[in-house]
Amino acid sequence: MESSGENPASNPQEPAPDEDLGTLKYQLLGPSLTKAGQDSVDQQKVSEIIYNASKGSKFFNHEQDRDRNLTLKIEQILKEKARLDRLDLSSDLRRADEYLAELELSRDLSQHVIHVDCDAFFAAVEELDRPELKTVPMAVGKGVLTTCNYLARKFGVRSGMASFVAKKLCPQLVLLPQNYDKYTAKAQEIRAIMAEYDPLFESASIDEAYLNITPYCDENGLQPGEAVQRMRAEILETTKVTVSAGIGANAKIAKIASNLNKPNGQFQVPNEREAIMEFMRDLSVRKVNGVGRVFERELESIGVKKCGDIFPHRALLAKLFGEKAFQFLAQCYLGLGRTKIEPVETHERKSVSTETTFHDIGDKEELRAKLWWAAQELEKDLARTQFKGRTLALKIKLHTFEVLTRQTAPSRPVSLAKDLYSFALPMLAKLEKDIPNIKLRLLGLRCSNLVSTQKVGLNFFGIATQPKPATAPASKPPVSASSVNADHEICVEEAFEAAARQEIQDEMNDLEQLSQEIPDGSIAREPEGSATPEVVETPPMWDCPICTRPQVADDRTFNEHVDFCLSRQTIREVAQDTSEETSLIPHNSRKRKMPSQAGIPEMDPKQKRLFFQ
DNA sequence: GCGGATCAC
DNA sequence: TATGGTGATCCGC
Repeated sequence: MESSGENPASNPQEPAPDEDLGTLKYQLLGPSLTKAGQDSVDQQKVSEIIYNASKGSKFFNHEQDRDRNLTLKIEQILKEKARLDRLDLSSDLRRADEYLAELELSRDLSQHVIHVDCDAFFAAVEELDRPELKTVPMAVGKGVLTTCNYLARKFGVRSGMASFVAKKLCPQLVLLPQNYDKYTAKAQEIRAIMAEYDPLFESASIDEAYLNITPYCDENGLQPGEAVQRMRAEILETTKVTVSAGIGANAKIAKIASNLNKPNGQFQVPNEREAIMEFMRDLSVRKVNGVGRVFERELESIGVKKCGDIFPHRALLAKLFGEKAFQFLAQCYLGLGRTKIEPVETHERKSVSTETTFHDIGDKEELRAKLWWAAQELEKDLARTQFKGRTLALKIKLHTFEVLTRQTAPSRPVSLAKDLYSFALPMLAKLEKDIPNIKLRLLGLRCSNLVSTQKVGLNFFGIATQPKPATAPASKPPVSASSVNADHEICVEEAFEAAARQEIQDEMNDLEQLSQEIPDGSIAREPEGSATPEVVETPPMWDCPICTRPQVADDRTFNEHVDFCLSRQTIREVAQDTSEETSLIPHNSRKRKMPSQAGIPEMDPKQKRLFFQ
């Protein structure tokens, strides 16, 4: 099927004849191509099936656009490289070498860091409940797969793949809905064991963790490899799930290594400079956490495929990709990474967000309902995490898959649905005005610039005071964890007073805010007699985003009313479109992840972030 | 500071 | 027929 009828001149959606389908098809293969379990798969055939399943869809066209843009960007990079190649780069070369030398001085080979990764975690947990699933290709997830077992991977099925595509690759694929609570419970069992090996271990996600096992090895007279063997055996014994592990001098090496003997295996890179350099030399840059498909292609275009290729290009990298990218790549070349492993609770959260995908919506009222829904979701999440946001962002995805964001700084930190809604609505209204015939497939809200609403942790003196989450059964308060700061008890009374003052101020701002926002609200409202100004009376009224009629501005009354309208609306929608049922009905009780997850990536997203302070 | 983009899971 | 949600960071303006 390679070329049969692929380029009929009449079809405007076909790429230009000279366009390279290779990069596009590679793009369509998805991000987890480098993951384990794909070795024996005929990628050629798989990408052909995916391509044909996707061809012509809006998603496909968007991917095609992105692919074209990347190709253009790479042309620019190459042009710039050609220009630089003609220049004298000796000073850049010197700077690069100085930086490498500086990094080399920071090399720390004294720690044994491991990265533990559960094998096909969600699928494995499901197989525990239903052993018969072990013998069939199976995946977890609805519209998009979150995990699949290794039998499914033999067909080219991967996480992140649309389930209808997966079904094309593997018609007998068994699809299970996600049961996050179950996975969370299992993850806790595993963490309990990991805590024996490093009480200060760091959860990187629900199924991954970093541990520093140096003290454990010292205390028990074990080599790192032996300790990890023991831990993996213990995990399998008591929880019945297999994990893979990587062992190295830092988090970056451990992370890479944990993928090398998957599933149910481990791999160690010795804590020796030469061994590390050799390990990195032949390692594809794509295997490094932070190098995705885009950066991989950019690097490849200038001849950097393996980490060893970084060195000969060191003089150019900063100019071509930026200083941060250069620093990141320098550390890849040297095999350097973070050795500090700490509980995820100590990390400071930067944002709280929610978003939902739905069938294409162009109707303004329906969009307001979605916005209201998002506002309510975000209010819940902000309450759970105990934050308010100084910045509020609206995110939309057009029916073409193009993503736009708009943000605003409310006059005071916001956390209530009504505030989130009323500050977000003008942004949505403006987008509707600017984009004729707008149709959305996703809408979301995000709060950043967070302010803690915790009574004790009012962030005096800029101290990040994240109290330990309720999850830690914490048999004992920080005994071994003596490093935890005990100095945030201070000024409790002042904190309360300040909070009280703030609350009064908030109330006043509220009223003021409301009087300003009502005119915007009237965008949502039908003309309704065109009498606008009278709404700003002492007992404030809010427009219901659904029925657009003003309601008494009491939280409970208002919410109940809107919920009622929403449920009526939901029923109408479901009647029209059953396929969207789950995303429209407010039953999202199992939506969230576990408290301690917080998703702190182990290292620089792409070329970013310094990890050596 | 804002908006777009990339990345991880 | 049809392609997710949450959080983070960096770049160019």
